[in-house]
Amino acid sequence: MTYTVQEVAKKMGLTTYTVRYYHDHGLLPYVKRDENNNRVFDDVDLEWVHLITCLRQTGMPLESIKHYFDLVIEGESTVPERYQIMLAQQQRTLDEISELNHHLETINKKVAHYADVLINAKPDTYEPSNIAATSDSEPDMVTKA
Amino acid sequence: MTYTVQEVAKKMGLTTYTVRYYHDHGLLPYVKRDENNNRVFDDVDLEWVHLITCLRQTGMPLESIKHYFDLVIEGESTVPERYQIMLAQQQRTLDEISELNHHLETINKKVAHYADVLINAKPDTYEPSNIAATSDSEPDMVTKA
DNA sequence: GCCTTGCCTTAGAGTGGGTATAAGGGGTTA
DNA sequence: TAACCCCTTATACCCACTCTAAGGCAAGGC
Repeated sequence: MTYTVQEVAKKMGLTTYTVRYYHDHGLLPYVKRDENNNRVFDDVDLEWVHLITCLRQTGMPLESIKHYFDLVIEGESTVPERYQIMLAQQQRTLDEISELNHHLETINKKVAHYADVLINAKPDTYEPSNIAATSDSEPDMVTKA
Repeated sequence: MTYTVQEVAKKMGLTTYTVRYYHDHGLLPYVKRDENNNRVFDDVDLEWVHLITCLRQTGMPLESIKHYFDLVIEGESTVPERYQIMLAQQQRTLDEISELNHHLETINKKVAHYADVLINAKPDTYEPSNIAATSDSEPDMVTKA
């Protein structure tokens, strides 16, 4: 099974620009060309694209992904370095998730606060007393002198 | 309590470049200047920086953050729109976390695979039989003709 | 036979969000 | 009076896309 740039992009949730960008930057070393010089991808190429997506979205720069791919191509002897790279990536991802969970709490509070303001506001449509009642410690309630 | 650019940067885990960048782009509308034209931040400004960081790291573009801040400044009447913005941001963050967890699984498998290769390789230091034994379906084991 | 459509190509410019450098000013310490 | 450190503005650079321009090739319709 082979695919065009466009099919790969659609399948992997990327733009055609991005797929070509990866190829042009040496991250898809096995992609072939047809008689019209069009890129021809197969299922293995798709797996590489998937791995790029995974590593990119967990914060690895393209240059590091390229380095890792070079190690994979180099063969078995590079497994120790590849192991260290993946361990680091695992930790980075765990950190990122925990940070996002922390930020999510902040956002949850905002949502709850606004929901509260909206419910309390409904009967009286922004009475001064209600405005005063909502002036808690939320940053957006502090409208500075 | 007031702070210099540098103190704010350190306190919030940003660079001075970034703090000035935010200020220059109108995201810190209340920051003052001293007699030498130096930026002077107070605790409320710090809360704004914190909120920028939270929204940025959960994927909101600076322009949208600015829009949200404009709504906050505009006052109580904008609460419905602010509520919608925060709801969207909440959902985006939940999606992002779930995606990261998915990617984490892929990375976990890599780590487990490499750990396995390393443990099996140790007694015999890359014997051909062990190399063959590890040729499972991992993408990086498919080294194409 | 040619024209539209629709995909592909390359080269190069633009964007977002920083990150850094250059060139210079102000104020404290020694 | 010089060293040091922080500040300023303006400008350039970086990554990872993202898009535009200009054009090639092939299939289908008139």
